[in-house]
Amino acid sequence: MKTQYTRSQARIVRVLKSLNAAISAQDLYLELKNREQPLGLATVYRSLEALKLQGTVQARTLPTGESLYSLISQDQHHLTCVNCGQSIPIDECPVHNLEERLQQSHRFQVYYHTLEFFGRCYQCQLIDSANS
Amino acid sequence: MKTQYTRSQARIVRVLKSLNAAISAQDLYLELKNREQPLGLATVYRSLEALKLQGTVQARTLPTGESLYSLISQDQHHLTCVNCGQSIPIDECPVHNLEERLQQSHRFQVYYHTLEFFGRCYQCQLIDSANS
DNA sequence: ATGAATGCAAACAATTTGCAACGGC
DNA sequence: GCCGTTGCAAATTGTTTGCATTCAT
Repeated sequence: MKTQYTRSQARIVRVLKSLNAAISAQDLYLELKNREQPLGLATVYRSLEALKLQGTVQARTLPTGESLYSLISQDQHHLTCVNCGQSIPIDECPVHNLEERLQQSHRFQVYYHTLEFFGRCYQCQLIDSANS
Repeated sequence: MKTQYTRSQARIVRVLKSLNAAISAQDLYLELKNREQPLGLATVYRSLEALKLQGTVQARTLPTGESLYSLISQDQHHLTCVNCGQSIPIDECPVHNLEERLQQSHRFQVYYHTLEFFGRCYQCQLIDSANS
């Protein structure tokens, strides 16, 4: 875990810290434009990529193909509806023991994990049954 | 869980069944071209989308932005290296209890879940330390 | 002064959409 | 004959890359 960031990387980390939530690269680009000085979109992507390799930032890719970035440890898991796309955060997480074991059995240095449930939310179930 | 498929959907399900592994839409398109008659790429996407809504197929989106599709229940979880992209399948999965509970507490009809660990594989760790 | 970091615009790749043709009921 | 399904090509979107410029040391 490196702690030597470029100027851009440092700014991005600062923004992510203050947001305390996952954000897309595009929105991060806009956020930076609002805050202080703009940062080129390409630089945003390059910085996020670097931060990811350093184990500072994690990405979760949405079904739409766009990725949401956040500081590792700020992430939550989600319950996502395949129909309307609504995403409900959940708190529990039963995988930490497994993570420990994997680190050892595969000599893999785990930075973070993602856990996501997909299905139909209550509203969409109601709509479905109404339509049939 | 509908069981009435269009011709294309049925063919796709058949191929996924025989593959018994996750595959990208593009590769599925090629696979169909080889097997019997080709199927338009757009149709492949449209069918996969429909199958996803029906709860027959699940998708896991790679960090590269492309999605891998598989029949629900055929999926495995993975340990993925953020550096080289190598993906190691793992067998254990400690989330089924949680899944049960979520179904009830959120009235959410869960079709499937994804669980993925990200970090550095052993080889990449070695290369890193060699270069420093 | 030199190599890394940045911005801009062009390039890419996966996916989606519009629309005309087709096929089953 | 009608409506949903399909194929093709064009459009869209998120992301990446090439290259000339700027910055930090």
